[in-house]
Amino acid sequence: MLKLSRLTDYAAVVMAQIARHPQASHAAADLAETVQLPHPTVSKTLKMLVKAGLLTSQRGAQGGYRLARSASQITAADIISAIEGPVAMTECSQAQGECELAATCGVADNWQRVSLAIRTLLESVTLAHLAASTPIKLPVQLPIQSISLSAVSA
Amino acid sequence: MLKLSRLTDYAAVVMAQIARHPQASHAAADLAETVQLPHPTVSKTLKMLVKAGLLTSQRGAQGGYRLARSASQITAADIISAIEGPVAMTECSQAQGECELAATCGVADNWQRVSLAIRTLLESVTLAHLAASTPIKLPVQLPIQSISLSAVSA
DNA sequence: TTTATACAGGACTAAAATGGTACCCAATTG
DNA sequence: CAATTGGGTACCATTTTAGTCCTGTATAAA
Repeated sequence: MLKLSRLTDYAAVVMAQIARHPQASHAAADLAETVQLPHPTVSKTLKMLVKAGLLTSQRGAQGGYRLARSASQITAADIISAIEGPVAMTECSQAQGECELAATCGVADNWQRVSLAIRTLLESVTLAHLAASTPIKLPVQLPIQSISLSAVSA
Repeated sequence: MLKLSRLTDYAAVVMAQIARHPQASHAAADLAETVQLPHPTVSKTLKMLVKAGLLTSQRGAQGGYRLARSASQITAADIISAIEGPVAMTECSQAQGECELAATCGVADNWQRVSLAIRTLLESVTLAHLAASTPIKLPVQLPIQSISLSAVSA
């Protein structure tokens, strides 16, 4: 399926919710209530997002979470990385030289290019896009062009 | 990580190997030997690829596997779907109306667009590309354009 | 200063997906 | 018929994922 983990999905929903009310401080309990998900799980997700630097937290009464930067400066790739680690399709796309099958594999290079293309795409989608109810209009030439041969193998 | 499962990875490697010698019939044992992976696992993978219609098989002595169609007509998306099922980032990207959280979610539509963009990208990469040792040159305007608003929400 | 609020961190458990194996059957060739 | 090679199924071990809980700590307000 090549799908996101459920937690990542939650993270996106929660981030979008916060992004829609950027000036307020959002308590984990409130968010959990709003998005109809179990509180401890939402809480866990929020902590991961803080650790990744996408949210800031404030303890104590009237505390809660806020975006660390504007929604248009947070990308889908950021959110995914925060929960799942770096976006990469294969083991060897993240750290090269680790795969002892490289010799017989023969597809590693091209998978890496595909991986990069996907990453670029995900970096072009911002939280502002996701949170908006209007359809995304993705930038047209940029992402694909940047992954073609010249950019990668240079 | 948004990564492919290990079996999918194997599938790509094996498919590439077959694609490099399209006229020959490839026994599972030979392929396993060539790509240095356990025989039963490779065998399992091959069966899935047959079931998905990407390979044809011939039983008996001198039997083995061959591509069901030319390498340039088999896409990365085909291979991934064969092993992992349809390419979709979220639960609701594959079958709509299934998610009871849709009301509070608010990001479903846009995730689906992203999902579609990735699928389109993966469909533009063929087995011929993967098997070639030369870098892929992905088509430039096509995929991204096709996912922008008009194509999806129409 | 006390108290209630709310995040931080980590340990733990249950469930599911994944990967790998084994076994027996079916088809083909010679 | 015998040898080869794929087909199908069931099973097990491991890992990953998801979810829960508990204890600690910072902050704000009364």
